Amino acid sequence: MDQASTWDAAKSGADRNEPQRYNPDEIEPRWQAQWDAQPDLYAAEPHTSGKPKFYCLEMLPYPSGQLHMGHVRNYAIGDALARFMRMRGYNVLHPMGWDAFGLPAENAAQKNNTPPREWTLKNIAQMKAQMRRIGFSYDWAGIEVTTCLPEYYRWNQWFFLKMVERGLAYRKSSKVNWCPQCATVLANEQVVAGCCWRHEDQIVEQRELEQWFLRITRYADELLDGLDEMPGWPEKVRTMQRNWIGRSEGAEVEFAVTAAADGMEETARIKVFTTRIDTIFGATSMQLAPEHALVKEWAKADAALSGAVATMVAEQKAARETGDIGNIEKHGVATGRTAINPFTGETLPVWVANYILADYGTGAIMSVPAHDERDFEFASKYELPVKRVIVGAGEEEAPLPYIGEDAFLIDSGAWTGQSCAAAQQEMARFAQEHGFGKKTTTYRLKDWGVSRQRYWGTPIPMVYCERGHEGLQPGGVVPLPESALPVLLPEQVEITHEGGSPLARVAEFLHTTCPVCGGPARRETDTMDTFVDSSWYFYRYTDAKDSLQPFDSQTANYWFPIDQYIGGVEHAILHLIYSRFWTKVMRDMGLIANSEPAERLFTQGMVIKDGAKMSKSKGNVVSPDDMIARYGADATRMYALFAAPPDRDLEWQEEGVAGISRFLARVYRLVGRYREVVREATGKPSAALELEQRLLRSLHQTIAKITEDFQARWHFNTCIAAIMILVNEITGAEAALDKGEISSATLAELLRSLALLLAPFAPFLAAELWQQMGCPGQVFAQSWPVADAELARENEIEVPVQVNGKLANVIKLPAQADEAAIKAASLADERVMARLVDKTIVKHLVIDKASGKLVNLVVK
RNA sequence: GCCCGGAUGGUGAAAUCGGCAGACACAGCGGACUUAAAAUCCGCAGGCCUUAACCGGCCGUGGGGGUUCAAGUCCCCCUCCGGGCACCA
Repeated sequence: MDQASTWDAAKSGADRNEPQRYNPDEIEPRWQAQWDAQPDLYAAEPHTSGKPKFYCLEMLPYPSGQLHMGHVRNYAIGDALARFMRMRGYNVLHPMGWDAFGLPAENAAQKNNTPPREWTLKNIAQMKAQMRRIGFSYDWAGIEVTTCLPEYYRWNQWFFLKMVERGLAYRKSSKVNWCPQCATVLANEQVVAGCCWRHEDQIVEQRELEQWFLRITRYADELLDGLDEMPGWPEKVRTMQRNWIGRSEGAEVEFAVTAAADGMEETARIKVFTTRIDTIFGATSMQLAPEHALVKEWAKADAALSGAVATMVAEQKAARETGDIGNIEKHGVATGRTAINPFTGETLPVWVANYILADYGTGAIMSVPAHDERDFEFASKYELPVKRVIVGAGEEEAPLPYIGEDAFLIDSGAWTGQSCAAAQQEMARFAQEHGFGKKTTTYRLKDWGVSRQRYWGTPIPMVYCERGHEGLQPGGVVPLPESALPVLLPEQVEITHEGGSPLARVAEFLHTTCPVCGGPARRETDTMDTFVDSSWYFYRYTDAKDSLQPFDSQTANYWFPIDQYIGGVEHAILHLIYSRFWTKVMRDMGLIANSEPAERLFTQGMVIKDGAKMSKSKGNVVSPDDMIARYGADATRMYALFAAPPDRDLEWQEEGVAGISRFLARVYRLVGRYREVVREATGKPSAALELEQRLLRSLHQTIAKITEDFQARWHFNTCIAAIMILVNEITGAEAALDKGEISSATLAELLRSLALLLAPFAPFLAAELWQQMGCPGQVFAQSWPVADAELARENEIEVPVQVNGKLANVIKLPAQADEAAIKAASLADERVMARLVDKTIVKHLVIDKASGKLVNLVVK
């Protein structure tokens, strides 16, 4: 018998004997129906409300049609927070939307002959139903964003035109990453270890194509420097972005190339990029990338060179594809040319080397083997000279290569004796004054290529004027006026994977007129990268129905920055760097006041099953639908919060969900037994009786603990454990409770508070209990309970007594006991005394901290 | 190679500022209820030694060293696991 049917049998069996049985299958859909009927249930209040605002955002999903456990965890965290903050009196914006453009819709269209739009909207409906079933508190009616609808993507087009105006969008021919399976280009960020991020076994090819780019590099410095002032973002994410931007400060220096070793006639110049211009007197050769323009030229007339270069190019390509560039053995070939070091006048042999990359810096370096490990390795192999020009203080004999920078120059002409740092500045200035170099900065970050040869994306609002007109060559590119927006995606499109843009085959779309001269024109048939959609969607949430502008600035300025953004760390560079870029552009356009989109970012851990990330290929996927069907939505989402703190990976164990479900059932029965008492209770809770005092103390300690863990630590697992402890205490006292050792008002206080404390984690059950107890209003609209320090205070404390750091006994004392009393009591304890026999007390420490008191007797 | 995380019972974990290690659960074991089972309730539960049993003792947070009256927590060294970056000049 499988587990599901065991469970079902159990339920039906229990139904007959136990009418009070917890039945999430009945409770949850009933409340869901009621909540669905109130479209503005979770609507934020206008910015004129006097409440402090709280923008709680979870990353929007791609509408695959199936919610997975990763989503459930992500959204359970966000929902608990949103519900908590509402109860704490904040005006909470908690939206959800759909990252609805993208390739899967086209693949599905091809496979099932369903139009992408239809397929996508059907998936959205399915996932939305799942989300409602779980009870996430999103404002669906007010602000849902669906990126594949023209009401949204027209603003992508609008932003694109604004970027064209500002010189931030431009077209250029370049080598691009091409995935044959996607039949489209990929941004650098979408290439992982030389392979497509969507097809891990597909090696990415390089193709030369005309592409649209967004000039993210203009913001490279700001994107990098801003990271230092983002304490609310995980250090890990900031580090990843720093690495990705890869700013490297150094200098460019030009070396004149001469035809032969002793010839002085300049035939070309080689520009190198170096971060260590201070080592230039130690340069003993030059190394060019095999794909360097000069090398290509020289190879034309040199069969031997040409052959060697071809080998190196192939080698680099292969290494790049397997991801272990960096491990290939260094080798090179001399070109027979020499270059002149502009600082020394020395001639240096020019080589081509396989460890030089064409697309970083200038694709050429000066080789300083004495002060660079790679150059040293290369020089050793080919017995090139090694010339020391840097020494650390007191390290004249330090082995080469010496790469320290806290050091001084030797044998470096006028710069001898200077520190590396000073020489770096002064030598760059010298080069600039003499016209053969300058200080410069390079970045690993490249401009963002946004063209995709796909159908299911935002059309790029540009046309090519066929005849040309004044100031424009035939075939030149013309931006459409804003009045022409939106450029609608045509509905009837044949989707194939034969390469090229599907839109190019739609005649009605392709052919148009030039907005300037009225002559015939062709539309741009590429569509935008879907990361454009997700770069600004969270602004649209603040004003999702606006048909005149992407959003209202005043409203956006009220809500932004996002107070808490929650999502997976897999978006640490892609989405999160593009959205930071977009925010800065919008700020410069005057649309918003903030420079960063989110004050705080939280990246939750993965959901793991049997030690591996859940995936179809591993066959270890647990479906949220199954969990909800067996244990209910409350148990499923609460388990996702209970099983581990949110930043850690979470191992999904179905027994754990069953455990939470049993706990909720226990709560349900507990409240069920006393709900009539609660309904009829009047007056204020009292702490007159000993049991009342004890239970109220537990309650207020629990409230304090949960409030603290929720706000300061985000340890939902310990919040839930605290609720369990409280419930255990109340049920443990039931015998006394039934004897009337507690007033009905106090019992009511306990059980009502319990429902409130459960509300962020198990909203269905909390709502049900609240109603059963006859409390007015919706449970999630109540104020979060406030801990009363007076009631929470213990009147008796337990003090551990250690002898030489080892626990001897725990003694009970009145809370007011002073140090002298504690000392006396600790010495009077029998177990302690037993350990003091024949010993001398050296120290008698009484530790008194907020967390508790402790005694340590140091004896000899 | 470099940079971040992490390692605590059979399992997930807790210990928040250096102060009782293992809260809360899961799985397990014992008991109550039941013709029986399920469900539910009560209890036990880090390891080792000692004991008929209690009582008691010792060890214990990946390994080794250190600081301290006191270390899972701080410092130094090392191992393993996860992630990111990587001939980036």
